[in-house]
Amino acid sequence: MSQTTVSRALNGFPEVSEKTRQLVLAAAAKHNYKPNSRARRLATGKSMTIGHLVSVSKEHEMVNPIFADFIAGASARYAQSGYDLLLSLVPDEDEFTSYKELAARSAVDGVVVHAPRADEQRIAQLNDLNIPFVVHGRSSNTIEKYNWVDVNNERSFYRATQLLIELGHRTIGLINGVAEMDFAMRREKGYRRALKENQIKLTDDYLTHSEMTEPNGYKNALTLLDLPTPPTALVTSSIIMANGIRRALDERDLKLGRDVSVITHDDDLSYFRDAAAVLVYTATRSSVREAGRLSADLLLKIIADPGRAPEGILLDAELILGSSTKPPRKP
Amino acid sequence: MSQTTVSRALNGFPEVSEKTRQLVLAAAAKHNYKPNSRARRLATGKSMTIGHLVSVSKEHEMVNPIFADFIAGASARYAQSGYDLLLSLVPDEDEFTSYKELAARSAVDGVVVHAPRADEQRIAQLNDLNIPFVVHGRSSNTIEKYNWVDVNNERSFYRATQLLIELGHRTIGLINGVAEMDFAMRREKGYRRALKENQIKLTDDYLTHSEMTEPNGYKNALTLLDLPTPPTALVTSSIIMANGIRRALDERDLKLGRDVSVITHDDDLSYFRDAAAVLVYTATRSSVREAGRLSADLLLKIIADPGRAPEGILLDAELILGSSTKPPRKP
DNA sequence: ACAAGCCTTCAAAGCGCTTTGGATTTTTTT
DNA sequence: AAAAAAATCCAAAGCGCTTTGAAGGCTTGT
Repeated sequence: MSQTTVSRALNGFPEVSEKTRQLVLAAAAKHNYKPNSRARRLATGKSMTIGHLVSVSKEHEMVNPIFADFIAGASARYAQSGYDLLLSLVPDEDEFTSYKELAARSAVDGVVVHAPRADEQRIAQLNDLNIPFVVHGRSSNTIEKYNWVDVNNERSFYRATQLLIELGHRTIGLINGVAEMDFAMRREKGYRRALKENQIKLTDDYLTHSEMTEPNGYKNALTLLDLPTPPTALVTSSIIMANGIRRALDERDLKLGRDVSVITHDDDLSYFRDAAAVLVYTATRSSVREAGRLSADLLLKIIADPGRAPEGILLDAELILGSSTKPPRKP
Repeated sequence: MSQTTVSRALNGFPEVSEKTRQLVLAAAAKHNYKPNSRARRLATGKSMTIGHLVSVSKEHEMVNPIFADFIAGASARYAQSGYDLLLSLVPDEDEFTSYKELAARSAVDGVVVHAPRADEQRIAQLNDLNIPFVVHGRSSNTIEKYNWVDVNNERSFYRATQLLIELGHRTIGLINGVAEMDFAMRREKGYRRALKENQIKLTDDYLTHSEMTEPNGYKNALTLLDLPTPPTALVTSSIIMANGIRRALDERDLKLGRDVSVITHDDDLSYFRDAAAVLVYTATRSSVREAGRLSADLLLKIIADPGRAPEGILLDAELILGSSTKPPRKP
């Protein structure tokens, strides 16, 4: 049987009879034959690979823990369509070089941009390189159109803050992610808007920015609790920081909920999944795994149809009530 | 200038004069030329890709959070040698199929095996497939030789338990990972050995196995604390569980260290890095990122020299003292 | 039974590199 | 200055597929 026939049978072309196709498939299965990826990719001119470049902050060697779950979601989608996932953790200063290199050696058919800053260079760069991409998040100061999947950060933090205010809190702290990050900026915006609408004036002392680690949650919580007028409630950007906050409260003999209310953003990480009957944390929840799935899906669509107009997918985080929010304690 | 010369200049062959090489390199840099990966891989017969197959437990969709840091370490090493990292999160029941498929289409030059069980099928399977691999961890019930990088789990949990006993604890619980996992088994062994050597008899009620999530740490700690004779100390396999344990203690109005001592294994995850002057947790610490680096290094060596005898690299976790361990409270 | 037409199969070219073996140029030796 | 040796360069083959264009086999209509 000729190479052509086999190739056609395997790739589902109509020029081959059903009988022959079955024969070929049976033989392939029997010998565990799969077309060699390398040869196939050269012949088709496609890489069948999506690149995920995750930047690692050089100084702290910090890997954003949400990326594991995000990629789990994306990976599932790629597998469906026969794409491989190329992962590269690059020191943040090498980001652009890495993208350029991937493009030059044409190693990927598209990439996902993680953790965009409010001022994000990569979007313009990728547009220049003419390589399909989806941003997980958005970039406020970018005018060009691009594809993205993001949570409604501003709104959910507005609602979270609003909820605390409705409970009676007037001194509310925000323990946020790194200031340059777009999501952190938007969340701060939502927080400020809620305060403003309720005529609550707070100095920037009630606001911290840092990488979202447990120790930082702890440290920043302590800083806020040590203010002359300590906050009675905290909003935070990550459940991992929330854990640090809880530790700080514990150390101060303060009880979560009773003494200090906390609302956290909850990415629904698989190893922190809050599935108790009564949730531990009141939270703005949005599954980052789902975001991964959607990003992958969008990217594959773009690759299949390059003419497609850029699209943004906005996910709304749900505000779910747990036991970490209560009216402030009467003094 | 001929294709041959360019190729040789770029790949550092000696048949080309230094002058020509510089010329070629300059031109390549100028036009941002990089040999097309696809073509190069077909021509050389190498994939220049390492596969990491991370299994995701179907029921809980759980992604082991340590894998992000492990991969960060490995990725850095691959980048040095021009290898790509192919990541695939596969439902655990599809593990073997996935390996077979990778081998059949010859998509990778080697793989890293994550989270081996005490009874691990994949080792024999990969040996059959004749695909170079390194196991992160070991498999106790496997006789064949293979390459691995592991922490001395038995010894470090022996030491941890020993330390608690020396402090005066006699009722010590173990909050462990999933029972089938090799590391969990070894840790249990170390724990049991320490108890036995000190003539301490405890029922299996003081032992829990589960996926290492924060909620599980919480739940299992409560279970142990509710025993007729609750433990005065706990050993646990993950800092994420330790956080759950802390929450359980908090809920019972018990103070970490003072009321209940805790020793945790600490993978030195970047987002939980305990770098306080006085550590929060007394811990058996071993950087999983370093393990990633070493695994990658070993794998590349195997690929470069297939005749190599299998090697095992055993890392010793350090036992570092924090404030979570104290002598038991006098009743 | 023969031609027309369709379905099925095939041989060969090409994907963009590396690598082989030979040709050409430069350098060294006599 | 000619011959030998060494250093460079080049044309062409090949990596294992997909894809094109042409040939072959089978069915149908007359």
